[in-house]
Amino acid sequence: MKLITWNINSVRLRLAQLQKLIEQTQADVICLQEIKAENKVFPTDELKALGFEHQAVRGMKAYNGVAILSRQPFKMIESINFAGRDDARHIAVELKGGVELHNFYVPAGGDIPDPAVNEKFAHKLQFLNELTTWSQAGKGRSRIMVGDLNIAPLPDDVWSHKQLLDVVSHTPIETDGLNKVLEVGAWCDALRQLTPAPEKLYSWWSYRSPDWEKSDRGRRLDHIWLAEHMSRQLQDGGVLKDARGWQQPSDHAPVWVDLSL
DNA sequence: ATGGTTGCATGGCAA
Repeated sequence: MKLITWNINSVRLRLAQLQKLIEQTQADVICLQEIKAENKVFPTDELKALGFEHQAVRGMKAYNGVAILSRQPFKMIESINFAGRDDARHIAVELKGGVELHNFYVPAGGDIPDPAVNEKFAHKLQFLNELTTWSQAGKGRSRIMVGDLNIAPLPDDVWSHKQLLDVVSHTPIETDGLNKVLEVGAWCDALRQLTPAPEKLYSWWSYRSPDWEKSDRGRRLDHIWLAEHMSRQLQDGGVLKDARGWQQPSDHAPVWVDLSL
């Protein structure tokens, strides 16, 4: 099974790029974040025509929003509200064989890494705390966790560890917090299993760079984690960096794995 | 130190 996670940054604006991704990868399951669309305007029929008959969508107007597309049927699992908000940041399904697939869009957290003065950073930290509890509670289950976690946990997940230590997405409180989520839930970081540090690995490059590829100031914000006991089912994977260079790209590149499920 | 770009929705916020 080829599984992809992608922060698409508007599913309606980037439907053509999603089609290109499908045609190039022949993915079986696609998890999207930041669809920025209510369910009623989600391109359900277009995606069915592309082979994704089965869709789980949790959208909202203008912001956030997550979806899971699949060629094969799945069962819905209850989606969770974190940090007391119904803001479309989690959706989950059960795939064949009873494997749970959880798709997350963790809050970005604003610009100032101080919860006392930045409510958005406080929200991110609360989300992370509740994610830790959730992660621990489900330890041992057959589950996959993907999404835009908006944290680059390792020094080699950013272009400059030193220069980003006080930049939201790579501050110690965030990286320690995400590493704790990984640890207490007994997860395997699939992309780092395949491409161990210290090799640099990024999935996001800012729109604000005049030449994203040349400056290559990336961060690894998008992740695929497998329950540790499933790690031997990991066959292959990587970051589809090419997609960042497509016409009218998302600022995130898709991340993929091949699993023997 | 600052500003740089994009999407939604059509002003300004979020990223």
